[in-house]
Amino acid sequence: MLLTIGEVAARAGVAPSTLRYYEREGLIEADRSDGGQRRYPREVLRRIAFVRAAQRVGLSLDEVRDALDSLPHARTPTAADWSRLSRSWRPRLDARIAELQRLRDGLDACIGCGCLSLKVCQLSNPNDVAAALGSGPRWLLEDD
Amino acid sequence: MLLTIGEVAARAGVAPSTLRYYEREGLIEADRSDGGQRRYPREVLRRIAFVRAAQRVGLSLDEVRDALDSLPHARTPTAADWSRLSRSWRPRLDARIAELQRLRDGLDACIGCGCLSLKVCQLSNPNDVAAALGSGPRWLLEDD
DNA sequence: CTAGAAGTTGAACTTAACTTCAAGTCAAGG
DNA sequence: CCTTGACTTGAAGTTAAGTTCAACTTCTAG
Repeated sequence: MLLTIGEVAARAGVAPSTLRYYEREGLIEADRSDGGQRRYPREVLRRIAFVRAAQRVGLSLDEVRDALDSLPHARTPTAADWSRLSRSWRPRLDARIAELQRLRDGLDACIGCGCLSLKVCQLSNPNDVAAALGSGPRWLLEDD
Repeated sequence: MLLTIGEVAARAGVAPSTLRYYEREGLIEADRSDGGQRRYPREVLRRIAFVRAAQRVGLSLDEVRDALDSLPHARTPTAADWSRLSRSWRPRLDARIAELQRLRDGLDACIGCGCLSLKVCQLSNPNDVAAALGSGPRWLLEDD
């Protein structure tokens, strides 16, 4: 019925020390056995899955804690609850993907023309600042 | 002709302390004035741009140093040199973009059906392990 | 020539996300 | 009952990528 820390660790693919750390950080909770050892309900696996997924999206554990805190405290979270949380990742995910794609496209252009302009190249221009500059395809070299 | 640390910092968009740190780490070098202050040739700007771009791709400074060490020591690096280095990022960039897209797609599916399966959902399945399992569209809930 | 801004150094501090350690306790199979 | 593997705690250590500090020096505009 309840899982030991080792079982949860194995199933979730994290180290036991990580689970203790997550507990200290308020991300998960655990019941205790008579002898004082942690005993986890299965639900904790979903919580941990959420944490790891959120990390891959780029959230810090602080942000994850805030998100988890917004789950209903009284009842077991429903599908809709989890869905609401992960929906909020969407913009970040989109933004991050777009940034990397810009970087990749700039990289393609740079490889094509052999330049690396500090002003124009996507490689040195995170935020499209160069878009306004009427970039020619002279990208990887010649700054100034 | 040569730039002070403050000028380089302003142009490159990093703190002076960062430039000193990069120097300690062997990423950049500086000449010195008669009084011992750092004086940078313009080329350092491209090097720094490369470092920042590489970081956005996800490389550690250790990896960046290795890459920079592979530049010709004797002559000023050419466009082709820089192009070669940044070309090597391409696979990582592709992989990272693909991962985030998988995550986003899984997220869409999860939002659609309201599930979060540990076995099937992209959110908890970084590496497509679930692909073999004939995933129905029941993703965000019900593990086991 | 001089004031004040900018630069120098080494050492220590910071943050996130964990891991490791030591010394001791619990749980379960034989 | 006993052994052995798993678990407990608090404290300290780790890594990356910087930042901050104090005490001091150099540069430059007037």
